Amino acid sequence: MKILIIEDDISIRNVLRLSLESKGFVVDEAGDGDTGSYLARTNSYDVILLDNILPKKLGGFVCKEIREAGKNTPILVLSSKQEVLTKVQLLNTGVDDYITKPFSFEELMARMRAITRRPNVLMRQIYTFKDIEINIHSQIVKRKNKEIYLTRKEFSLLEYLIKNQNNVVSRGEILEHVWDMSIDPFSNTIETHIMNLRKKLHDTKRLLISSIPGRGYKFNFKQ
Amino acid sequence: MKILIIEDDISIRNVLRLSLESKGFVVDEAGDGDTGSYLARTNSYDVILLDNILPKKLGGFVCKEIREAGKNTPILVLSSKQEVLTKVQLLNTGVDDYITKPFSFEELMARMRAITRRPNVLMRQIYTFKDIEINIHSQIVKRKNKEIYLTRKEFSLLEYLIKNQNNVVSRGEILEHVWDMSIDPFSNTIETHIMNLRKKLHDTKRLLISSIPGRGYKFNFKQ
DNA sequence: GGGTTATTTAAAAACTTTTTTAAAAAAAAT
DNA sequence: ATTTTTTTTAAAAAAGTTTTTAAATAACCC
Repeated sequence: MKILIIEDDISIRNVLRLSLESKGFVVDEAGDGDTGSYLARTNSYDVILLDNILPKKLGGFVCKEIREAGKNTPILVLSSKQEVLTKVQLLNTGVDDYITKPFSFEELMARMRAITRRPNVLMRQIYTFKDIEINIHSQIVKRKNKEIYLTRKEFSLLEYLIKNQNNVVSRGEILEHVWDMSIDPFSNTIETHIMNLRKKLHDTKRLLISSIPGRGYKFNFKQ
Repeated sequence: MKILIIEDDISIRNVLRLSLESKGFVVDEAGDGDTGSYLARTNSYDVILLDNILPKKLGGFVCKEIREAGKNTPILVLSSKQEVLTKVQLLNTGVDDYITKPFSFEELMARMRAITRRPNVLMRQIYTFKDIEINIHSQIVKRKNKEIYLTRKEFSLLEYLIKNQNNVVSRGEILEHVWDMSIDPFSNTIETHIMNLRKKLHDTKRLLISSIPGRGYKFNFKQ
């Protein structure tokens, strides 16, 4: 899951990034409305956290631009207490929900969970394949009921593969969703992580993660 | 499906080629407007991706040349943020759509899908012939409901034959559509691939792919 | 903050699969 | 019957993937 934070206060941004990354999210940041709007329109995020008072462009306007570009990424507005935002105003700009600052991290997670829980998306939280169990929410992977420790990148990668189960995902798509924008597109870090994942999941025969030469990788999930 | 990329930045070209090829496209490249215009006028592409700021010839002019040569290949312009391109300006040069750099691969694919989705072209995505099922989009071929693995070249070749079903396609036409411009025109690689395809599809009697001596091959699709 | 440990990325070598080439055998055309 | 074209097989070359190792970066702990 990849999040974009559009927020001018660097310390809020840092706190958010830290907390979100510890929950296994991949985070991109923008310090002003222009950059934020631009990143939102040119990347695929799962959620956008949008401060309402921003330099260069106001949150409401950023939101409008994103929607006009045809992106329907869920947007959660972070508004300060003083601003009186009516639900009507919000709905008009295409925002999905808002949360008043200051808020607890648990509160934020709950709101994020709520706006990403859409009927069309398969949001299963626990997958079992043979003796392997993967819990997306708690980020715990078990094999023969024994916990397997995965690093953040390993988990993000596995999560992305699972969300596209039985479909081939190309290296480009993986990079766009699991890595942030600073990654070199010709790096072989994906391969290294795939290999570590297969090792940790004891997937020597590639039954779980198979390579499709020239196309990418595929997570095989049957029942 | 064959794509021409006209773009001077070699790293953008490389990234695009990589991503497109992993989705089963055949890619030709040009680093300047002159070469690009020439290739576009002398070959058959399904889509042309055209950078607007180019050495030797500007994108708009390249586009005009292609249209004047009688080619109506869909053209998607890759423009940078700074350039203020009005839709009117674009329409006047014969461009089909434009996308602002940088863009996500999903975005590009969506635009490409949009401009190639023309009513006259039979754009069926799933074909079934007896016990064989071919899904163009997911690039999966099944026989008796069991997946048959085809390599990229095998799939491209099959796709081209299917798109010209019940018509004879010559070796030259196949080379032009399924191979990129670096292929040796006297190579017999087509024959090898046809043979591998027939083997994988269990087409021993050539009911599916028949040879028309002196003319080429024909994919027989009834019902 | 500095040192330690863990994670991620990069580079290169080993290995696998795909694609192309070449050449002989079989089939079709003149 | 001979020439041309197509099919088949095998092997070389190219492309792509895996694995190992090392370096860089980030996270952790005192």
